[in-house]
Amino acid sequence: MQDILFGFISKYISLTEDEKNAILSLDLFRSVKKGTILLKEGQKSQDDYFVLKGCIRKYYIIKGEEKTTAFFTEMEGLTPHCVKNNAPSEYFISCVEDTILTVTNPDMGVEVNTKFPKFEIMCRMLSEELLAKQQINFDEFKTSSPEQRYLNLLQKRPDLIQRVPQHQLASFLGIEPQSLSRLRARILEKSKK
Amino acid sequence: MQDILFGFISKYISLTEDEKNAILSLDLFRSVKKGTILLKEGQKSQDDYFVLKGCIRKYYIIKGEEKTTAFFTEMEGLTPHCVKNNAPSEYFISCVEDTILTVTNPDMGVEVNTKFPKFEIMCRMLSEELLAKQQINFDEFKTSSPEQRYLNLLQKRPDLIQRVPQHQLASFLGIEPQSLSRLRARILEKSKK
DNA sequence: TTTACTTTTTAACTTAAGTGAACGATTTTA
DNA sequence: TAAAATCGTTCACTTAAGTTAAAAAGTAAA
Repeated sequence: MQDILFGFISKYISLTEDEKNAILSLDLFRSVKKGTILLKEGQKSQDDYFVLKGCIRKYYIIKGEEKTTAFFTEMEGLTPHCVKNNAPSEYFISCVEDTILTVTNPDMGVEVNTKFPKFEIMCRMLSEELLAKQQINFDEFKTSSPEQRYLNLLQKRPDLIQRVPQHQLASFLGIEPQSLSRLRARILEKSKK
Repeated sequence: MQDILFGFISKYISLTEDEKNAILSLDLFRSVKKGTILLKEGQKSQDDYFVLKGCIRKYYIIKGEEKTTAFFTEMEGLTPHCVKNNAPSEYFISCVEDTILTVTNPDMGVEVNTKFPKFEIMCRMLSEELLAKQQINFDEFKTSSPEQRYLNLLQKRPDLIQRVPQHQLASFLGIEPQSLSRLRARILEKSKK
């Protein structure tokens, strides 16, 4: 499981054995059951999550309805916004599947960053990379219809469609569950002809 | 004009006179006429833009139609994705108004960063902050209707609605220009009653 | 000032998404 | 295992957005 983490890190910086051990000594790994809520609305948290295996989702509750806006699967990380400004969270984070993840907080960060400045560099690379990806995603979302967005997801993250309940996928695509169901039927109908 | 830049930077790090002079010596400032295209689709560029005064927009041309996905006004910066991977740009960047901006590229960056490592820190703070904002924006976009998105924009960036042509705003809101016009009429009608 | 061009609005029509309700099917849990 | 809750689909209906076209308003250029 550690290999997954180090494999990921090695895409950005190279680590010595000492550095690897320093990371392991922080005891970051957590195993979490499906359905567990990691963060609740209104809660203040300093924790960052990085998924090694499984899937977590971010959702809001708006007028009593769950609105899922993001999923994080293997090798994806999530920095809740509340970490930055210490404000109460506006959303929930829960596990879609049994999940293994790392949990880090800024205190650990300071410790590691002063020992190993490379981490600072990796963090910058990571957030720049994520920002760029996020922007492209947003642009694609804005410039396409719900049906196109679904077909696009089918191309880019076919696994998500398998492992995530459809009503959660719906709000991720910006529509209601009934519309997703109808839209899927429509696509199936087209492909028959 | 320099004051705007230094005022912005001072929110993240503090600069000595020497450091300020080093920045000024790089000759970053550009004055650009309305309508000027800074970046074209297919073009490879290493330049980052930071708007000091005015407004620039990012747009795609999809099936012959302009699709505007972002605006950048005072104190906002844009790192074209193509900078990161040196791939040709998928989109255009042009000036909505006469604009004063700084243009930087990684070569300059290296020079400044080695002299003043603080910059590295500021860049990280910036991209983390932007990433967080971007995520909230995206979440709001997904969880609201075109009409709500317009009303939301009216609250958060009323200036944009004044200074930007409506047909550009429309795709920014993820809809067609006719729909925006109709939607505005609908809102006006409601407010009368 | 007339002309050409662009932008916004309006209209009629089509298509798709939102809404509320009902139906099995499945899963959860008591 | 029975009852309750959840989930996906379907239907009928409403509302809004896409599309195509044209008119009106505004802007810039000759």
